[in-house]
Amino acid sequence: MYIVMPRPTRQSPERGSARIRLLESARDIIREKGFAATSVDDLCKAAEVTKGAFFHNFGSKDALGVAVAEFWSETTSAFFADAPYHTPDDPLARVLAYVAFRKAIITGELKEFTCLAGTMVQEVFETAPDIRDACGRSIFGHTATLENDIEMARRERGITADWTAKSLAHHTQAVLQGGFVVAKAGNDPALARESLDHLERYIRHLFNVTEDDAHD
Amino acid sequence: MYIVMPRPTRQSPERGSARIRLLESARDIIREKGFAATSVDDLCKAAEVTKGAFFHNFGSKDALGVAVAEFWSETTSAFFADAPYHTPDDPLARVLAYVAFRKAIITGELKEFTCLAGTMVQEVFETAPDIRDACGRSIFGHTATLENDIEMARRERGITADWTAKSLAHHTQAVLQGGFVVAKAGNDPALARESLDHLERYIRHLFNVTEDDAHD
DNA sequence: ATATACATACCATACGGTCGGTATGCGTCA
DNA sequence: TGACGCATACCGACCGTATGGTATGTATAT
Repeated sequence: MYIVMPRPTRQSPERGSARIRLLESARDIIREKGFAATSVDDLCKAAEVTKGAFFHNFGSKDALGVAVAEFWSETTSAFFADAPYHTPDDPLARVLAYVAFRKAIITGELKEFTCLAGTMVQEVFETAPDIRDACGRSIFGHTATLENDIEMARRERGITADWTAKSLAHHTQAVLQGGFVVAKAGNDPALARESLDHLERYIRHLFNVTEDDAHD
Repeated sequence: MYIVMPRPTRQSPERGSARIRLLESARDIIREKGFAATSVDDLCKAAEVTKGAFFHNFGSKDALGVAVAEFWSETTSAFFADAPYHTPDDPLARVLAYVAFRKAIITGELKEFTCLAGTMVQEVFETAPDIRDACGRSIFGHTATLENDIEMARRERGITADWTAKSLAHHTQAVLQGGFVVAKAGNDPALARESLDHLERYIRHLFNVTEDDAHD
């Protein structure tokens, strides 16, 4: 006697419910405990599936690591694409709105707002190149979207200083990731927000904006 | 037939060679593979001691985690205390020299220059509060030394902006930690140095220093 | 003599992974 | 239209090994 889960259609073979439940569980548990400390049994229990389902959907634990990094990349891409910070016509205003938005979504517990890719890559960068690269694609795919706005702002405002849009986008990501690490060390989310205030001040300086004149 | 290792004297019971060898091995291996993925056997093998020595010196794997964070704190404290960036009389010059020094020591492989405390706290912040707090003490103990120079520079230069020396010291640490994460994700140490260039530019701005006039 | 600093054998459990089996979706062809 | 067959999706028992940890024995320093 089997309890039957909703099945995917042949048209969307990736949409098996077990697969998605496992990815969602992995996203949450790995952010909480890290990748190595998360066992396959942990994931199966949380997703309410069996090991058979796990190894049917993912060939190995490492393969799940890659898949969950890609899952993270896709879901966060959609989340940021839908976010309200894109509305200003002024590209610099969009950049500053991005920073404000990142600050605004730092709420609740650490495990709820920290970055899966940053957490995973920290432990596996040397031992699991596939996972490392998947985390890299997630992180740098995201910075690339910000880089566009930075570059537009740079041109529009005629900034000719010795920094590139790419390096500032990377720096923004570094401040975010570092803010998470420091917040974890101090067990205080406010530490992450604090660094974003410094980042905002820095960006305003780079574009010679003193007050709120970047608003649309 | 026992192969006898050099023994500690009763006057310095902490100086057992097995203990230090284990701490040094732990420092290196955990930075490479993370805490959870590092087994007690791994450490014993690398330190060339037996499990008996391990559990004699440390009551548990978690206790080693705390001890190695404290070991890290002590050794890095001594390293930075001896570093050449303290020589300028001008406190701001010392702050900028600190950033330059941190950039200069980012050489070789990632596992050689990244931060043990940051790596560990990222995975254990939720599951091992003792280790988390030990990592926090290491990180914030270090930022406190920088905070002194920042505060002196602030007063000496009459800066009255709406940021504190403590928050800037925390931000500096966040940029470092985040630079490490981004460098791991991109598998490229240059990414960490890149963020320190932005940090240097930011600090110069905060103190209204345009060129090299912070030199002593 | 006693405490320290190990060495070694051992243990219960947890781990990632395998394997044979079963239920369901779906194209095919009579 | 419906019986058939195959692919997909999943179940759950099992396996070999690795894991953190323990118990006991022994050499050395004081």
